[in-house]
Amino acid sequence: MPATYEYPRPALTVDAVAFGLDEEDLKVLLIRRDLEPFQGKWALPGGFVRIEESVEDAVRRELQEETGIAQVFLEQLYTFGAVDRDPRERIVTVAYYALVKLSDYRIKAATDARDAAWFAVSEARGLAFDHERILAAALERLKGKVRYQPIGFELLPPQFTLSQLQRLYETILETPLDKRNFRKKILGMDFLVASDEVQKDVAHRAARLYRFDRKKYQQLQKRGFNFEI
Amino acid sequence: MPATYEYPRPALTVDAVAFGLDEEDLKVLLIRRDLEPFQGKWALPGGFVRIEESVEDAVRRELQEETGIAQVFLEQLYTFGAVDRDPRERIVTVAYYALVKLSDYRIKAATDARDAAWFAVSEARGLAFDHERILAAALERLKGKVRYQPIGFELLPPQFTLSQLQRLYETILETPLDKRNFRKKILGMDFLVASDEVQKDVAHRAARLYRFDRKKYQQLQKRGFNFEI
DNA sequence: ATTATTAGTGTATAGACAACACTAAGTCAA
DNA sequence: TTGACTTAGTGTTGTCTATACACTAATAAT
Repeated sequence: MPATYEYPRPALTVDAVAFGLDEEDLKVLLIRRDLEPFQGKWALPGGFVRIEESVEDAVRRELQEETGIAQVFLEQLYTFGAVDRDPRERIVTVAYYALVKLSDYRIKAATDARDAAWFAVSEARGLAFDHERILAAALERLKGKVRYQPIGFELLPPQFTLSQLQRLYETILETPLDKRNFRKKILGMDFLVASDEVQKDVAHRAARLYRFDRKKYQQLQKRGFNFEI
Repeated sequence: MPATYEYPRPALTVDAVAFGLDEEDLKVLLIRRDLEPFQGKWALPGGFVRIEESVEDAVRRELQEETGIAQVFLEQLYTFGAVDRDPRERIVTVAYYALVKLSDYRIKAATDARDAAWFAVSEARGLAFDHERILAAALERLKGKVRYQPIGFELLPPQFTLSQLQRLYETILETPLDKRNFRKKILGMDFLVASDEVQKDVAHRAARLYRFDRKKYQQLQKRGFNFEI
C-alpha cells in the first residue's frame, strides 16, 4: 500500500545490538545479509518501523523474526541520523541494545535456518553500514551502565555463582577484580539471595548458587541506596 | 515536492529541551504554539527533519529558527516513538537537550517576534503533546550527567566565581553542598584556572573569576582521571 | 565607623577501598 | 584410598577519601 506525502521523509528503521556472555567472551548476535547492499556481510538485526507499531515494538518484532529472541532486557541506545549512512536512500535508525541469557538462545540461533551467529565482540569486524559504530556505542554504554545499574544479571541464568558474576564484570569491564573485595561488596548490597542449591556437574568443589532479588533491590533504591561496582 | 513510497512512513521530527540557569532557577525555553493541535499551549521548539540534513543539523536549525539560539552544547536525549504521541498522524521525534549560557540569550528571546520564553522547569506545566515527559527525561539526564561530566560550565559565562558554580550544582541537583568541601574538590581536580580578574559591580567583597580549561581537562581524562561531584 | 553581605580558608573523624594468602571441598586418576 | 588438582570461600590492616564544621577577610552601603 503506497503512501504519498507533501515532503519527502527519511525511512525509519531499528537495529539491535544483542549481547550475550559465555565462558570466554562477551558476544554479539549478527545476521548475514542476503541482499545488496553489503550482501554477504554481517550486520545487526533490524528493519523498518511499521506505521502501526511503536519503535520499541519494532525492535522486539525484528529480533524475534530474525533471531528468535524474545522477552529480553532491551534499552534504547542512540538514534543514528547521518545523511549518508545508507548508500541507497536516507535512513535514520534507532538503535537498541539487548541483554540475552545465552544459555536460553545459543541453541536456537544455531538451529534456526537463518544465517545468524554469535561473535566475540572483539572479532566483529567489517560489518555492514555503520553497524560497527553502533556496536562500539553499545559496548561503551554497556561498560558504563553495568557499573551503576544491576543489569549484568540479565546476561546470567536465574541462578548463578559469585564467580560467574565476577567473571561477568571482569569480561565486560576488561579489568580483573579482587575476589574477596568483590564478594564483600556485592553481598553487602543485600539484594542477592543465596539459594540452598549448589552447582552440579563441575569437576571441583561446587559453588553456592545465588539469585538476584529484584524486589529487594527496588526497595533499597527507594531508600536512596546506589548500586556501584 | 510530494513524495511517494511503497509503504507508509512515520514522520520524523526533532525537539529540543534548552536549559538555562539564572540567579534563581534552572530554566527551560518554550515556544507558544500558534496552530492546532494544542494551539496556544507551550511546547518545546522543534520541527521536521529534512531529507538532506542530519538529525542533529535539524535540531540546530530549528533552535536557530524558532529561538535564535546557535552554537550551544547539544546532546541527543532519547527518541520517542509511541504510536499515539501526536493526535494527527504517526510522528517519531528525536529529542535533544541543549545547555545555554542564559546571559547570551535572555535578551534575544525576549525581543524576538516569536512567542518564546524561559520558564522555571518546576513551572513548565500543561505542555503540548508528550513534551512534559520529554522535559522530565531531559531533567533526569541532566541531573545524572552533570555529576560525572563537566558540562555544567556550558550554563555559565566563560568566567565565573566558585560560588556561582556551586549554586549551579545545588540548583540542578536540588541539594545543598558544603562550601569548603566543594572548593577543595573542584580546585583539586585542577582544570579550573584562576583569572586575575574579580567580580565587578557587586555590593560586597568581589570573588575571584575562574575559567574552565577544556584542554587541561582532556589531558587529565586521557590519564584516567574521572570527574565527579 | 558601623553594618551587612559574600569570599575565602583547615582540621579532625569516620567510612570506604585496596591489598593481600591461606584453608575447605570436591573430582579425578593412579 | 591417597594424592594431586581445581575452584570455593573467608578477615584484617593500612591508606585514602568524604564529611562535618566556624571563623576571619574584603568590600559596599549607610
